[in-house]
Amino acid sequence: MRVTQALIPTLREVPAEADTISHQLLLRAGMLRRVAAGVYTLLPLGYRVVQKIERIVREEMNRAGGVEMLLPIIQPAELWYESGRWNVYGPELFRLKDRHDRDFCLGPTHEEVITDLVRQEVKSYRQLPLLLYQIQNKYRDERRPRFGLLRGREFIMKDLYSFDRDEEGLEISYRKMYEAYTRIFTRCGLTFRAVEADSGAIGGSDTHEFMVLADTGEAEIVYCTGCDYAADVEKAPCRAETKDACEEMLDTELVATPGARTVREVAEYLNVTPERIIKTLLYEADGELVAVLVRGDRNVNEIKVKNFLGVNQIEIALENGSEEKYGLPLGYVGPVGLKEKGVVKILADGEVRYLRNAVAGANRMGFHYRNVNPDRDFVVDNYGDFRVAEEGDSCPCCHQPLKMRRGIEVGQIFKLGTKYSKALGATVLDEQGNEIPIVMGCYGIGITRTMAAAVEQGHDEDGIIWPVDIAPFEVVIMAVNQRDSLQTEIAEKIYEDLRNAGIDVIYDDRTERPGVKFKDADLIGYPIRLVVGNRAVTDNLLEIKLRSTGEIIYKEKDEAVSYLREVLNRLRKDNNLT
RNA sequence: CGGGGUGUAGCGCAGUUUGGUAGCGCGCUUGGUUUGGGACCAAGAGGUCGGGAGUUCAAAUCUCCCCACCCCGACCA
Repeated sequence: MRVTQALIPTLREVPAEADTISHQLLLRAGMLRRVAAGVYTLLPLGYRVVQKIERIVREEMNRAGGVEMLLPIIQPAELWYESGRWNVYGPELFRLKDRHDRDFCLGPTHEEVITDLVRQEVKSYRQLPLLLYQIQNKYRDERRPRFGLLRGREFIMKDLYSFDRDEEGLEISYRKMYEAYTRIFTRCGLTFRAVEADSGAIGGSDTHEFMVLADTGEAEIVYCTGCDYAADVEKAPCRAETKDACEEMLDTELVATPGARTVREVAEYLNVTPERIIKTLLYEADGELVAVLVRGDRNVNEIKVKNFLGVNQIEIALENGSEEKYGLPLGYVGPVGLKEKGVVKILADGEVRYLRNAVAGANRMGFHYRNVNPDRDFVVDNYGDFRVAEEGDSCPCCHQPLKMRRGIEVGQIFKLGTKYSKALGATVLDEQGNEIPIVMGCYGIGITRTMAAAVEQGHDEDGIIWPVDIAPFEVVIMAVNQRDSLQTEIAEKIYEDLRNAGIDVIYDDRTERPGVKFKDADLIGYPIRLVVGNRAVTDNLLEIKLRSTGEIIYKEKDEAVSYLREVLNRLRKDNNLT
C-alpha cells in the first residue's frame, strides 16, 4: 500500500474527547474516529489491525476444532422471552421494533440464537461435540461508554459455543479453549494472565478471564510468584493471619477520640497501628442491616459478603449525611453493643478473631473503646473470608507471596452447563434413547478491545509500539527526499521486492519532509522502518530501524529482504508457538 | 441514573465576567524557497459561535428549554 493512496489522517494534537492512552493514540494515528458515544469507525490502518487479530483467532479456533458461522445481529424478542433474558437483561439491551411493531434486539451475545439453531438441527449424541463460533459486531447499550474501544456500545467479538453430551465433554472443550486462548494472546504478542474469576450472574462453575497486563487496566489481579495461580482480586481467597493471638486480654476502656473518624486518624490519635483497629462497616443487604468487621488495614470485599449472604444487593449503609437514619455516628461504629442498635447480623473476617486488645468504635460520637476482644466483648455471627486480597498475601496454592497488577479483560471462558439448553429445550438422545440436555460452554474474545489493550500495553511518548503480528503493516519504507529520483527509484525497487517476498509493507511516498514521515511512523507504530537516504545512493546502504528498541542497522540493498525476514522472525520469536 | 464539566473553522484553544465588525496556533489551498526528526516567506479559503425560544436598537456573550460529548460515581459480561 502507498500512503498517498490510503486514508491515514494522523493528528498532531490530542483530541479533547480522549482521555485514555489507547483512545488518544488510535485517534492520533488515524486508525479510529468517533461517530457517536461508544460507536466508532475503523479507518484503513485500524481495520487492518482488527483483521490481523481476527485471523489469529480464526486459525486457533479452527485448530481447536471450531467451525465458523455467521449469526444475525438482529434477533427476535421471542428467543429472549424463552431464555428469560428479555426482562432480565435490562436497559443494556439495544431494543427495536419493526414496522409491524414486533420486538427485536441487537445481539449483545448469541446464546439464544445458537441454542435455537442447535435444538432444531442436532438430535443425537453422535453429532456432539460441536464447537461453533462467529466473529461479528455485538451491541451493549452501556450506561456510560468510555475509554474509546475499551468500552464501546458497538464492538467486535468472537464467541464460540461448545455443545457436549455431558460434563466430561464440557471439561475437554473448556480445556481446548483455554489452550487456544493462551495461544491466541501469545501470538498477538501480549503479556497476559489467565485468572480465576467470579462467575457472577451467568452462573456456572468454572470461569477464567484472560487479562492483558497494563497499568491502566480496570481490573485488579493477584498472581503468584511461585506457581501459576492468578485471580481477580474480587475472587482471590484470603488466609487469615493469626499473629497476636496469645496476648493477655485487658479490661475494656472507653476513650475520647474527638474528630478521629478514619482508621488512620484513630491510629494516630491513640498511637496504635491500623492492624490493631477493628474496622466496622454497615451494609444494607436486601434491606437488612449487616455489619462487616475487618482489620483496620484491610478492605471489605463486597462480592464475598454478597455471595456469603446469598442476597441480591448490598449497599454501604452509612454515608456522610445519612447518620440519622440508624442513629449511628459515622466513624465511631463498633461491634460492641451493635446488635441493640438494629444490626441483624455481624460478619467478621477471620483475622479479626485473632485480634487482642483492639480498638473499635463505641457507637457514640467522639468515642472509641480500647482493649476490645472478639468473643468476649461482642458476638460474631459468622467468621469468614470477607476481605480483599492484597499484595504480599500468601498464595492459596503454594503459600508464596502474591503480587498485584492491573489488567484489561480481553477474553473469558465459561462453563454454562445446561442453563440455556434446558430453557430452550436443546436436547439429544443418548445411546439408551434417553433425552438429555446438551451441556454448553461459551468463550468470548473482544477483538476491538484486544486491539485497544495492545496499545495500552505497547506505547511510548512517541506513539504506538505494535507487536509484529497485529501491526497494521510489518514494515514502512520511505525515501528521505521524495523529490530525489535517485532515492525514489531505490525505494520503489525495495518496495516491489518486499511485496514479492510476501512482507507486509507500506510505502510512505508523500513528498513530506522526512521529519513528518518519521513522526508519523513512530506514532502509527510500524515495527520496522526502512529509510532510503543519501547513503543508499552513495554507499548502497539502507537504514533499518526497530520501533520497539530504537536500534538502527545499515544493510546492503541486496541483503535487505532476507535481513528483514530475519528481523521479523526475531521480533516474533518470543511468541513462536510451533 | 446521581454529581461535575465542555460545546466557537478539520484539530487544539482564546473571546463570555462588563452585550457593540468572530480571533490565535496547527492543519488545508496557491506560488516560491527548502528536504535526516512535525521547515520558511507570501497570498488565500474555511464559521447557521451545539439547537430552539426569549430579552435588547444590538446576543458567542444575558434568560429559559432542549441536545450532544467528556469526567467521577453507581451499574454490568
